[in-house]
Amino acid sequence: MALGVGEHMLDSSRADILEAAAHCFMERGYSATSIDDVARRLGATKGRIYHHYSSKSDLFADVFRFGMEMNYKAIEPLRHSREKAVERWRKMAFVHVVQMITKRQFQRVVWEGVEMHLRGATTPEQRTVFADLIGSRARYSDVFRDLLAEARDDGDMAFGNLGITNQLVFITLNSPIFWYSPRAGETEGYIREIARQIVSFAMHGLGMKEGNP
Amino acid sequence: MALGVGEHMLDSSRADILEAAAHCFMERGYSATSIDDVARRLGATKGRIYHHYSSKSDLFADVFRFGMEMNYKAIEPLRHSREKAVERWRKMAFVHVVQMITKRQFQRVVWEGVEMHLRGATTPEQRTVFADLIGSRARYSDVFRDLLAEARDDGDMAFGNLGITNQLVFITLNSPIFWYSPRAGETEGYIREIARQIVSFAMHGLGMKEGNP
DNA sequence: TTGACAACATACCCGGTAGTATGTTCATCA
DNA sequence: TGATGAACATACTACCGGGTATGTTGTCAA
Repeated sequence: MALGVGEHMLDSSRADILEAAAHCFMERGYSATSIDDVARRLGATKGRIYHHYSSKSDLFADVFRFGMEMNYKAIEPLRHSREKAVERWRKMAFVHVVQMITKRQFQRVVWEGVEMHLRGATTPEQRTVFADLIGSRARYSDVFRDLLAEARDDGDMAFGNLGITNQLVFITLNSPIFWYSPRAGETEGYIREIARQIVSFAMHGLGMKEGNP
Repeated sequence: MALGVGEHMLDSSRADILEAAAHCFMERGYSATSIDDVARRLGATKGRIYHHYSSKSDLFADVFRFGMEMNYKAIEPLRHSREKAVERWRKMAFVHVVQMITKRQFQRVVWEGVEMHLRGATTPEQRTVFADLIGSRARYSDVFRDLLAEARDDGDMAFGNLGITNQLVFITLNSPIFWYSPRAGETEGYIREIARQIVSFAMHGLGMKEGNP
């Protein structure tokens, strides 16, 4: 009955709660979402949620954590490839965008979590819990940033300020969480085609030398 | 005592409320911001706000409207220039980005307003009020999109799907509302330099033929 | 078979917040 | 000058939503 996910176990009931919570948070945002909303979507009551989570922010944090776990897993096989930096970046960016589209609920929560932290809209207790998650997210971002730097050193990219550029690129890659709306009968190929266009836009913005094969 | 702004008059008391509301909404988001928060920032009480606005969503809508008014004013002088589309786009994009940085409070509200509409997180009454604003924002976006199409026809740009591309570009140009943080002693030149980098990134993403002079 | 505990549901409390109803003050104009 | 209304402040209500305290049911181990 227990499914291994990452380092901690995640029973199926918790997984259902996470999925429902992610959807609610995506549709209404953190503060506009009530615990009862999440419970209603589950066809359950508050009791179920508070049996697994001690607070609303705790639930939110776990959705955040789960979303980041997905991201790390998605890029992990590509991180230590022996290809050139520019090529590693391209492939990682691609799977990242696919993640943004296919796991939209969780990625929206990650986004809002970062926002909440930037705005300081967290209580002192929350900040310690959030610190780990924000750190995880920052390191994830750094993986991409470091590759950008390496690719520029290789002469495969040309851009101005590294920090600003990474922000621009990351927003571009993340943007589907805002404007993508799932079509009935969308194929995997359709999604990959959109991802390809996004990555292509980003790579041109990064001043790459070569087009898409 | 009345300052003409656009088509309707805006007395200074209302302007102060708008400014305070924009800051609060930027820092905490719509639903996490209480009317008392806005009043507190004004050094006043609810009474003052409810004297001018009939509801919280009404206040929010007016901040939205004011933000869009600023945007239209900023690009107006450039819209009907006789330059080529690519050049008009570049200049309009530049002033747009400067707006995003210098009027960050209001632009965040515009963003959240669009978000709320996309998520359908509005009551039926609100939707009619919002409809105008969303329409205004859509037409604003179309101004840029049409220029992209024209520039592509001119052979000055090269990109894939027009709709997706415009989304990517617009997110890129808007992105400072998320990551820009005002520095003590920031100069106008500093801001313009950042805007230049953003526009440069976007133009490369759009497959332009020529670099920045 | 029973008792102990996990996994919920039910019922309740209470603080915060949108909105309202009612003062209070000051300027303007007949 | 006094009456009227704009521009607020004060005081209050009603409700929603986070959190808790307690009840109920099924399961499993001894």
